Parts: sequence; structure tokens; C-alpha cells
Amino acid sequence: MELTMENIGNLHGVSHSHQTSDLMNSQHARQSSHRNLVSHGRSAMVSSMASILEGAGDYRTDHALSGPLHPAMTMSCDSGMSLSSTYTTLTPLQHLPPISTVSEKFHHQHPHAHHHPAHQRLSAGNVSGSFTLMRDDRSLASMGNIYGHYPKDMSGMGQSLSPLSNGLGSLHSSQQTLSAYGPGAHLSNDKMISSGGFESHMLSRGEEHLARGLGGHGAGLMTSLNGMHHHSHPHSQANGSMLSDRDRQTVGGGGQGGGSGQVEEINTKEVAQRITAELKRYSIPQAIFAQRILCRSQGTLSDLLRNPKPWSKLKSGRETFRRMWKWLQEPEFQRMSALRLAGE
DNA sequence: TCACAGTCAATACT
DNA sequence: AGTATTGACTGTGA
Repeated sequence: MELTMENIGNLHGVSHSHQTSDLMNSQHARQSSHRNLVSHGRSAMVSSMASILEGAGDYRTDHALSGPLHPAMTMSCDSGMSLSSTYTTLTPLQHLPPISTVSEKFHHQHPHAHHHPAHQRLSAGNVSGSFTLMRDDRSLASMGNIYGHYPKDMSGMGQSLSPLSNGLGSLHSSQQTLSAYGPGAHLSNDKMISSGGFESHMLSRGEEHLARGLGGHGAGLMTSLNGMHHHSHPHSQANGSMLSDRDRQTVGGGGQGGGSGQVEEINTKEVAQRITAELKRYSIPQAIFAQRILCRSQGTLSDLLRNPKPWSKLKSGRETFRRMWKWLQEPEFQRMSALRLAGE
């Protein structure tokens, strides 16, 4: 059921993708309030990141950098625009929820606060969308200035990104990342293991579904996305391949007749782990990330990170994971800017 | 109308 | 301060 729905949604969604995705969020009103809290809440603890996150207003610098590069990125839940259009190609967002869902989303929980119209949310999804392409070059360059302090991640991060996108690498990469810093280590171990089994199930299920629906063909795509099992796939590894893969996913999703639209199967477990690791790494509070990147509350994020449901079991909740995923795929500077921006 | 999924917000922990 | 837990609410689909 779900798959079907989404597939459809995706297909259509491609064009409007962003909106839809964002729309998903319902409860904006609440969030908005939330945000406020957050923004002033944290003071300077975190150091570099903190400042950024806080939205202290320094970002300006970044802005310059990021702005030009990817306007879309900047936007977050609030801004909600759909600049991403620029990147149409990216369409990653598209997977929007099933059509029906989409519509629903708008009103969702409005009752409390109707103020925020759908548009706010719109942006969120897009935030990242697209840039994988440019990421390395610019990100690094631009990043250098601002985030020079970044931990070792920089190098690692970059790599990790690509792998993830491909899917295969994700596992490995994630581990690396985690291992890189202390805290991550234990996380990775425990979780990884558990996840291992978990994931495998997930994947298998998902793939099967897709496979069936699509016919073997779909499976391949999925795989890559998930990055789960098969490292063997050729495309998964190289960056270049990565791009192509992406296209496929996105595009392919739409394209695939089968309705593989959601080709983008996401290994929720892994994404959760990675996000957890990244947040720790940069000392990004869940609340900030949740609000700015995901347009969700801290509690929601915490739950998702700790108890990610298998992709196959997710419905509208997939959008949230997609956002996390996208964020992971973005270059550092983009991530940062996204955080800040949102804050702004 | 019911079951479900997704989230929030409040609150309890660390 | 940040994270985890949980009760309640809302939209969706059957």
C-alpha cells in the first residue's frame, strides 16, 4: 500500500516536490514557538557550531558563500520557499508523501496554530536537496574560512557523504565517521550491530517490495540508495557514479514506470546513527537540528534517532528521514548554513 | 468509527 | 543544557 501511494505521489510530486514534502509537516504553529525557544536558549556553549546554530547573525559570512551557491539550501522550514526549483533536477525531495498525504499535510494540526501556512514547511524539504554536485569543491573552499575548526570530519565527512548517497558506502562510512571521534565510537558499535540485523530486514523487505513492483530493476536502485547490502554494485562507489545514481534515484524515481518513484529507500537506522554522530560531532543540539533542518520537535527527533522505524513501515514519516538524509549528503558548509539559516 | 502513524509539548532524566 | 519518554492530538485510510 504505502509504496504504491508514495510512488504515485513521487511521480507527480517530482515537479512540485518541495512543497509537498514540506507540507508534510503539520504542526508548524507549535514548532514556531519552539524555535523561538531554541534560538535564544542556547548560548555559546558549543563553540563554533553553536554560534552558527544560534543564528547569531554572523552567518552573514556564510551567507555570502552559501547564498550564491545554493539559495535553496538556505531555506528551511520557515523560509519555506521552493527555490529549489533551481535545482529541479535534484528533485530528491520529491518523494513527497502520497498525494493524499500531501494535501493533508497542509492542514494537519493547524488547529492550534493556523498561522503557518503550508509555505513555511515547504522550504524545509528543499533545504538540501541538491547540491551534492557542487559540494566538494565549494564546500571545502568556502568552508575553510568559516568552519576551519571543523574536526577531522572535514575530510572524513566529505567522503562519507558520497558513500552515503550511494548507499553502499553508508555503512562503512558511517562507521568511520563515528569511530573518528570518541563518543561516536561506542554508538557505532552498539547501534551498528543492532542496526545490522534490523537494517537487513528493512532492506530486504523494502527491496522485495520494490523489486516486485518494479521488477528486478528497481531493486538495484534501491540498493544503491540504501547502501545496505551490496557494496558490490559498481555505481555505488565512485563519486561520479554517485551523481549518476542520484539522478537515477530522483529522476529515475519519477521515471521508473514501476512507481519506484521512491526509489530512495533510506536506511533509517543508518541515517539515524549518522545524524546522531554528526550532531555529537558538531555539538549540535537535537532541538536545533530538529527544528531547523527537520521542522520537528526535539522529542520527535530524539525518538526517531533512537527508534527509527524501517523505511518500509514509514508513511509520511519518511519525509523526516529524507530531510536527515539530505542533510547528511550536503557539504559541510551547506549543512551549517542550513542550520543557521533556519535559525534566522 | 477505529486503528494507525507522526508529531508535539510537557516532563523526567542525565 | 541536552536528551529521552510519554500522553495527547490530528489526519488518513479502511
